[in-house]
Amino acid sequence: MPLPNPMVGFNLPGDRVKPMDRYIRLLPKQAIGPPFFYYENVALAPKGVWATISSFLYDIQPEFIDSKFFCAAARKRCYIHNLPIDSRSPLLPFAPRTIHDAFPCTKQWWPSWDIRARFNCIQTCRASSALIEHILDALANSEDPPSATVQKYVLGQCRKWNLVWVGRHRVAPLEPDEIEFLLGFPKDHTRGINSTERYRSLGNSFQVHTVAYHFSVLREVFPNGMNVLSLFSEIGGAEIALHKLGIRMKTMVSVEVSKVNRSVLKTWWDQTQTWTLIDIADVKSITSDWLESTIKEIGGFDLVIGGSPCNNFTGSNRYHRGGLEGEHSSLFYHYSRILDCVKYSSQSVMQRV
DNA sequence: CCGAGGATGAGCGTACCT
DNA sequence: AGGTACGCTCATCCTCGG
Repeated sequence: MPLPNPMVGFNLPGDRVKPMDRYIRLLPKQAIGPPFFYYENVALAPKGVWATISSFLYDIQPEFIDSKFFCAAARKRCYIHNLPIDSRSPLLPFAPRTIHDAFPCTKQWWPSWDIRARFNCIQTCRASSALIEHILDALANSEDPPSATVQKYVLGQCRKWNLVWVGRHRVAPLEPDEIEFLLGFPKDHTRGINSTERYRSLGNSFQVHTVAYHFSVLREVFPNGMNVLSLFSEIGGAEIALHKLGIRMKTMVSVEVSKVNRSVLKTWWDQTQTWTLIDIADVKSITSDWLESTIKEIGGFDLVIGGSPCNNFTGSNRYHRGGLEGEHSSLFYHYSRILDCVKYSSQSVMQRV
């Protein structure tokens, strides 16, 4: 499956298309909802992974898109979904698209030889203080501007760890609240959990503006709100995207293993939402019986969201890059199973009506 | 003081892209 | 040829209850 370059997805905000030329994609018949669904994972998975995932999701053409078109950090992801794509609208206001716009205070310290305009992908680990000190030493012991060798070393580390300039000859890792900002989360969304967990949860999450752009078409389909099944919810990137779009979530069933992440989502939910949040820990515990009875009770799910674990896909994993059969990434099959189940139940409900 | 359990930090290759 | 990647492991440090 070839990766598009540039990785712009089916379309971007501001693409000028004449109504006649609008890209109306043809979905395979069996892919058409209800329910709508939205699956996400890293774009640069091992070869063959996306072809397989697509084959489990009704052979829909995947949408590869880099969030650098929506914020100041790269985030190459692939989305397989059955949402309409011809009347998308971006979340406003736009997020800053360059480092300087996102963090203007760093401009005064930014050396001209650090040519980065955007951050690389936000990951789950942060640079250690020892590395920061080492960079500080390297800069302090060199001329101004530093030699080409020092520049290359420092710039390399800045790229690798997404460092910013916070003083004369001084770099620092992004703070958790700065990452929240880049990814489109409310300020202090993850506050209250320990720092390592904050970095991990944020590094694993959606970029809100990107997801919101895709979800924007749902606003007019469900003016009275929707019932959502959110698998692998993490800290609620998708939920926040829907909320920012002004889409009401009636029943939200959120499935997330991490207790810490569930608490973050619950806290946000209680502060912003009025309807029901049902939180469940394990996707494996979701049975077809439970789904059927829940669907009867609430009248069906309108949207099934899921970004299943990527850790056996990503190149950052030096130990267990086992692809779809990896211990965690194989949970994708539960997304597929649950989606099939929701789809089947929805259709049988419709037939009875 | 002592030990268990959580938090932190340093070091760790490769596949696949341009 | 160069650059990037929603990470993992293990040793060590820290914290807290007893």
